[in-house]
Amino acid sequence: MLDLRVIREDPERLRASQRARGESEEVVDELLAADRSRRASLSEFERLRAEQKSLGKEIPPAAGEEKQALLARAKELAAAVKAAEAAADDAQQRLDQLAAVPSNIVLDGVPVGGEEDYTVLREVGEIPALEKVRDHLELGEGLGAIDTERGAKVSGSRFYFLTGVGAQLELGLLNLAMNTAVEAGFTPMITPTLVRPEVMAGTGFLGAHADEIYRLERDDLYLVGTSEVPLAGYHADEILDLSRGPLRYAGWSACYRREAGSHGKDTRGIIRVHQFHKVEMFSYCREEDAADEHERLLGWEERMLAAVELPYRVIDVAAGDLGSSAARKFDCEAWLPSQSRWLELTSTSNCTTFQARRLNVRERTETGTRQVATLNGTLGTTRWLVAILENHQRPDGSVAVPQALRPYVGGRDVLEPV
RNA sequence: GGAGGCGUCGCCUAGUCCGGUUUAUGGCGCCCGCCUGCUAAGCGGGUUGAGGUUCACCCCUCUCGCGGGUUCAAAUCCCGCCGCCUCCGCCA
Repeated sequence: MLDLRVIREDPERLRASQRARGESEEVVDELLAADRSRRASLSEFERLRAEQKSLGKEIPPAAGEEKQALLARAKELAAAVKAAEAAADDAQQRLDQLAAVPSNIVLDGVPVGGEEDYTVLREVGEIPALEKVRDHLELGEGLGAIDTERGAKVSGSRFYFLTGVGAQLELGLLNLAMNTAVEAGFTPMITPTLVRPEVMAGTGFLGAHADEIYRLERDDLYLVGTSEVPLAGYHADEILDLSRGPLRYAGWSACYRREAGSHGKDTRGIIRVHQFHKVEMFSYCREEDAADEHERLLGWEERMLAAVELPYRVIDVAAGDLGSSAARKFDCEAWLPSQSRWLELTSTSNCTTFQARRLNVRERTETGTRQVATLNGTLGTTRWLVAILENHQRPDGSVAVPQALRPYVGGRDVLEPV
């Protein structure tokens, strides 16, 4: 949701943003009209209501015919107030519906265009020179680390078991991510993975990407695709104290995605799956600090990528490829040797005040309260195992273990096929 | 799942039976000022949030867990829901 006052004062900003994303500009004028109509009907209701209240005060002391006359007038007025209130509620509701339509206003500097129009900010690390490349599934099966056949038997396609060193590697990676976050001052959190509709809607995931989300109809709950969702809801309807800096949380959770519309894409292995684990950074900060905080989140992501010794690049995602909540997004993509392409491992979004406005998360300032900014970023996921296995593979099908992960696999520096 | 209790402006709390001088009481905390060698105490004032209107001040409306209803009028009466607590039952 956007700040109507900003739109009222500077509608061109939203128009420009909608153009950059390739979305509708008409909604801006519709919004302005709905806002005007809401304010008009609200004023009318308030005027009548004030009259009703002052008339109501004259009734108790009155008596006889005078009282009867007052009561008759009050009764008429009550009907008018009721009608005016209904009209004002309708106008408010129309405005709320419209206000939920536009995506967040993109920040200056975000590349214009669609999925292919990203800007590469930098490439870090050496792409390994491999003679014979095995993909992560072949390597994982060799090590006794990944079992997708039995995953499919038990739960269907895009499910898997992590077994033996595979399970250890995942736990190790996520622990390393958690430890990295805690050292950086984040509060570690283990979150609910089922959330109420308001929270899911508040994070902006029920718009264009609603198909991606599992819903438990009997209980009216949604399975989260990331702990960003419960962490954004954590402070809903609260007024925060950000005077001592951002509130930073590191969420550990299972994540569920339907992967609707990705049939036939990344069907092999565990690149694109219905369920995985993730450690997610989430930050509540002042709006003016959000851009700097975004850089910091990116910095911690890159620290993790360096710790597991992966070659990667950082891209500034184009406006048309941003989620509805994001005003800017940086992805880190690791090299995927088996496909000679880049694979997204992290994604950090600056949602400015968009989510906070929907979820009603504010901070206290000298003059009152205002919406905070929220940001999120990935510190580790199951998918990272794909890049780790492939980039650290050796000709015999064994896999070297990055130093930072060795404590989690019994101190071994190499995982051998079983 | 069953029974009972509770939900008031940061925290505690009065008001709810019996609707209207309630602009929701008082205390704690916090903020401003006065007083004072300093601090504490004392004294005075302020202190929910949102919206409308306005250059601004003022003013107005909503807000007593949430949503309906009754009424000229609802914190107060009625209905539904949510949350918390206690007990019972069931179950990892």
